[in-house]
Amino acid sequence: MQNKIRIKDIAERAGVSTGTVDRILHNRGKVSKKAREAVEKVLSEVDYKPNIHISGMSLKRKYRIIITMPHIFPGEYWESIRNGILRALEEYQNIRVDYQIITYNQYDIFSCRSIFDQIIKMEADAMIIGPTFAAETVKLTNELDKRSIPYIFVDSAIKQSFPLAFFSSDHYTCGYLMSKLITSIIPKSSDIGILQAVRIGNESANTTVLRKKGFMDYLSEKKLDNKVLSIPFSLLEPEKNNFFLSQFFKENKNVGGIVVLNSRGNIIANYLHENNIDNIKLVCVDLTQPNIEALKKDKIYFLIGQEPEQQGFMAMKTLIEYLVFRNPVQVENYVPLDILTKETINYYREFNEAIFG
Amino acid sequence: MQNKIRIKDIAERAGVSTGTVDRILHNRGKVSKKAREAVEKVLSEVDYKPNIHISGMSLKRKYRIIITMPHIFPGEYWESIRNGILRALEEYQNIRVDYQIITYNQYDIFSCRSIFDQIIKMEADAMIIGPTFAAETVKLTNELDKRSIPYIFVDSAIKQSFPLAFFSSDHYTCGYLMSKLITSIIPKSSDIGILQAVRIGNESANTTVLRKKGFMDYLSEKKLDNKVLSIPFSLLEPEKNNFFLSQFFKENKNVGGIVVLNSRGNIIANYLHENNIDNIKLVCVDLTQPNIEALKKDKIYFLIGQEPEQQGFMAMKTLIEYLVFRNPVQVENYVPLDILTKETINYYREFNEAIFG
DNA sequence: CTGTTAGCGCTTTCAT
DNA sequence: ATGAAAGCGCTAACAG
Repeated sequence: MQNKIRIKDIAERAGVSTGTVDRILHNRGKVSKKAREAVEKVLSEVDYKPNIHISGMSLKRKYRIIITMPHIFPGEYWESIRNGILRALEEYQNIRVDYQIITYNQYDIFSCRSIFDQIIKMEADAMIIGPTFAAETVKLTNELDKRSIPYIFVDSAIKQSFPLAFFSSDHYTCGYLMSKLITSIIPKSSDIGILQAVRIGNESANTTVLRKKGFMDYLSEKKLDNKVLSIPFSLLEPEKNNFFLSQFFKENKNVGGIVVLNSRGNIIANYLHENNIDNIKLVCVDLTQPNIEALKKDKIYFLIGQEPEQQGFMAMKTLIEYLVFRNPVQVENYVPLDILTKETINYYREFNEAIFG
Repeated sequence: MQNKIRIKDIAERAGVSTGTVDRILHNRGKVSKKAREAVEKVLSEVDYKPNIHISGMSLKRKYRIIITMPHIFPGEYWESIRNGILRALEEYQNIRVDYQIITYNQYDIFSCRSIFDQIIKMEADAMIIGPTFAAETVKLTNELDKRSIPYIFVDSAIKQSFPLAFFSSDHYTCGYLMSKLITSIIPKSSDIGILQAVRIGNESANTTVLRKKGFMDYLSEKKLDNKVLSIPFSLLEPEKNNFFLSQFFKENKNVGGIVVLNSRGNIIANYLHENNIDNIKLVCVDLTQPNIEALKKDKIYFLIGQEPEQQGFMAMKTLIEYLVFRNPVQVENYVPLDILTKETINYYREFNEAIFG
């Protein structure tokens, strides 16, 4: 409980004025070698922690931050990310930031391309990017690199980019975990169905590819010989899915569990429910409203969450602190993988935002 | 992105000075009915949110907060609670609070009694209490109630007290969940061992009693007829446990899983490991260092966390905001029940404190 | 290059 | 009872 050390204290000990200390702390303006050395000596002796809220209050400068991510739908994944971003903005209300959220169609590579082309032309001090398509994203970030505009990824990182940081879950481990969970709760000899979506432009999302690899690796590492069956499924023509599914279940009678590697687990859950199939366990990902409903009604057994709210919050918080203080930033940041069940979902943080926000 | 509304704005619109607005907002000092009505009218029209960091900066008053909880050991549950409390203090560094942490022996009712007797005599503006024994706690809180000193519980709430708020997990649901998990991963016909500690003064901890009830209720609700076997176990004479356990396993050959309702799961985990028993699955609670080690080494299958860090953080944060603003406070606050496995433990928030703190 | 000063939004003191 | 003004720690603008 020692006394907080202030800029004024440092100035006194170094025999300079507070203005000079501020200049040195933030590398702004000219300072004599002598003054710099005196202040740096003091700084090395004391543990000075600037108070960002007070800084913000007097900070005149405005930061322009552009945020781009897939279209936001109520109760879905990207809405949580956005909420987290907004919460950080709220918490750092003293810092003046102008932000703009620009979204694209994550199932349509052409939409992404055209939006990113627009963004490239805009002025910004920093960006937050929720990427989907690797090549389009790299094209954007190359330009940002050239212009020295820092950017942070949420949801997943793109390999060939050089972000200031990323906040995402470990998608490979997510798939690996789902494999462990499903095999823990179904009979040893059951088949497992898996489902993966296809996108316009014929490129799979980064994330589901990684999850699938994790899923398969677990099975082979544990020498489990459950048959894995791909379930035909279309996001673009959802009216066909009922037919696909009934076909699938007619042909495969030994399915004990299904793993859905994208966020649309509720579709399978509802199909099973409507057709009174209750001997198939479901492990799904993402706490979307429909998935949560399905979990509560016991149609999904385990639901994996990847803390999108936290991802958004941390991305914006990190960006603000970086912009204001230029502090070094940790690049790789994995959020927890949450395992939810019917019993625990009601206590989950997202519902307690009023409190835990 | 409308402009933030400040006290000065309210003052102008109500035709009074900022001082008067402040007096009304915080019920300090005398204000004429006329001024009060004018200001309250404006307040009802605008959404004014005071900035606690700026308030804190100018706030002269000091708050004395006393924190009492069981003794703190490195890597264990109560250390996390303390860390959360300290993190809140850090985040609200602008608010001047003098705090004192006073701990007792949670396995010894007499220790608790004597510490609480001391605390009763002390001056404080508020308290945070980590309770263990109901009667001793009620005696303390009765006195606090009499003196109008607000207090917040962490870890669990005591029924006959009237706290400002409590932050705990739902221990009943925790037991219920553990029951679901263990029965999901062991053969249908297996027996289940459970373990519960005894304390000096012959009173069980509130928490384990609730967990046990949840555990048993799940079995009967689901009409599961696994035999449940109590495992003899002593926290006071740990040297006897090896003998107790070997005796137990000699007599019970059909045990498929064990549930440990207190935080000492690692003891069973290590026993099983050392004796090369690998056909018994373990579900335990609390992310203590030893439990985490056991989880990582696959000796524990599911480990339940009750976010002690978050409990401590929220307790202190809530208390500070209440003391400064007298805002209404939500009394019942349940933290999430986290389900951790070997795969997810490395991404758990507690290890990322540098980032997620 | 550097010290001084005004001002951010809020609370508190001091006159009135 | 109330307005004016000082001051919290920090940054920015202004003299010199």
